[in-house]
Amino acid sequence: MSQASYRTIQTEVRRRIQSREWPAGQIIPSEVELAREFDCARATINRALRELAQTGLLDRRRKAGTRVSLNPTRKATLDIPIIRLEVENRGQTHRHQIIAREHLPVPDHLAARMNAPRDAQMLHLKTLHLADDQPFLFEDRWINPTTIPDILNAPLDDISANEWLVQNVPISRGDITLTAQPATENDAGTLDVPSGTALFVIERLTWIGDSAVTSVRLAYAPGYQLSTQI
Amino acid sequence: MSQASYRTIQTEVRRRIQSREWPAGQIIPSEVELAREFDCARATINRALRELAQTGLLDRRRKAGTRVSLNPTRKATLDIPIIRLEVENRGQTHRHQIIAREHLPVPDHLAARMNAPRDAQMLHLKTLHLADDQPFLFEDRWINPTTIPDILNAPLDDISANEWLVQNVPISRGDITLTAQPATENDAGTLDVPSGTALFVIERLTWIGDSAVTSVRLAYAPGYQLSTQI
DNA sequence: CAGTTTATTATGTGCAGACATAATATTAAT
DNA sequence: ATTAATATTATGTCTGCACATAATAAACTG
Repeated sequence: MSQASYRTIQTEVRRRIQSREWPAGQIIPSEVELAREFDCARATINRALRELAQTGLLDRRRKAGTRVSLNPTRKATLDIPIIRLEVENRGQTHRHQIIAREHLPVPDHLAARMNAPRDAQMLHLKTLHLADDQPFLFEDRWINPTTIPDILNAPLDDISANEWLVQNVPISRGDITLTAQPATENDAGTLDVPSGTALFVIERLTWIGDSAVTSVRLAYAPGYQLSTQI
Repeated sequence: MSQASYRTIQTEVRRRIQSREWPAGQIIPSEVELAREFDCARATINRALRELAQTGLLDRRRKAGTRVSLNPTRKATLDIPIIRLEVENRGQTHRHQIIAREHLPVPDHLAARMNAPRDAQMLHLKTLHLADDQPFLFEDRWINPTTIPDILNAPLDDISANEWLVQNVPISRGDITLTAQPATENDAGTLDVPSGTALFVIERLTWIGDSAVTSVRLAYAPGYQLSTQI
C-alpha cells in the first residue's frame, strides 16, 4: 500500500468487513499497526476509522481498541423537506391553500408536549398542499409565537408555513413520529378520500433550545411513499 | 477565546447560527480568521466546521468559503432494527412463528428489482412476530440464496430471519420505502385485523455490492409508530 | 483473596507546516 | 467585448510530533 488516503483506507476497511476478513465483533489492528501497513501517519488512519465509527460500522473505545460493530447497520437519513420542492421533484406543480388561520389557546395535550403554559395562545394553521391541483398533503400546525414572533409578519399566503419555517428558523432539535392512520372525517373531507382510508402521517415537534417552535401533523394523500437509502 | 477545542468551537458556531448572528445563506469568516479569533490551529477549525458541514448545518466549497446552509435540515437516522429487540424495548416478550417457508421462483417484479434472472429460485419466508402473544408484525421476505448460501443452514425457527441477517450479513446498501397501506386479505388474516385497516409498511431491499440479499415487506399491526430525533 | 493503587496502552485531541485542488478573480490575448 | 490563460484563495488532505484521557492489565496491599 503506497497510496495513503483516508478514503482509500475507508474503502479497504469496508471491503475487509464485507468480505468477513474482519468478522463482526472482532477487534481490528490498532491505528499504529494500520499506519505501518498502509504506510501513512496515524492521524490519517484515525480519521478514516473515526468517520467509519460515526456511521456505525465500527465501535471504538480507548485502550480497548476498535472492533467491527456487532450490528453494523448503516443509518438512513430523514430530513425535514420543503413540501413545495418535494412536489416539484415529482414533476408536478405545487400550490397551497390556507384552510384556517386563527389564534387559539393550545389544546392541553399539546401544551404539555410543547412545554408551554396551559391555554397559551398559539397560531393554528391548517393548510392543504396540492400537486397538479390534486390534494397531496394536509398540514395541521400549531406555532408558538412566543418563540417565533416573526411568524406573525410572514406572508403565509405566498410561502407556506412549512417553507417559511424551514428557511427562517434554525431549529436545534426535533421529535419525529411516523405512523399509518385511518383518515378522520376531517382528513377525508380535506383530502377528498373516503373516511378510514390508510394515510401516511408524520408528526413532528421542533425546538430551539428548550422552547418549542411548532408542532405539526402532516397527513399525506394515499399513494405517498417516503423513500430513503441506507 | 483561550479554550481551543473543536467541540467548544462547534458549540459557539451553532450558537451564532441559532442567534442569527450568522444568518442563513451568509458566508462566515475563513478558517484562518477563525483560527486567529479562537487562538487555535487551522486544523482545529477545519475539523469543527467539517463535522458541522457533514450534519448539513454549513455548506463549504473551496475558494468560495463556508456559508450557513440555506436549508439547514438536520438529518434523523433510521436503522434496520432487530425486531425482537424492538419488542423487548417496549417491555413486551417477543415470539415469532414461521407461516411459510418455501423455495419458489421469484415473482417477475421482484426479480427485476433484485437484479436477478427471471424465475430465479429464492427462499420465501412468511413470519409473524408477536408481542405478548399479540400480532405485532407480519414479515414477508424473499432471500437470494445465491448471495447468502449460509441462510440455508440457519436455525430460522429459533432466530428470525430478520435477526439472523442483521447479525450475519454486512450489507453495503439498502433501499427503504415507508408507506401506509390498507390491509390486504392476507395481512388481515395474519394480523387479525379487519381488511382495509391502515397499516404502517416498511419495504426494504438490501445489497452486498451489486448482489441483492433480501427483499422484505414489514406490515406492522395498528398502533405502531416509528419515532426518531433530528 | 478481595480491594486498591499503579502502570500500560489505544484512542482522542491539538499543533505547525506543507502541498493539493477547486473555484473564483484577474489579466492577457484575440 | 468575449474568450483564454494565469494568479489567487479557501478549503482538503497529509505528516510527524506531542500530550490527554479512558480503560484495561498488572502490581501491590491488607
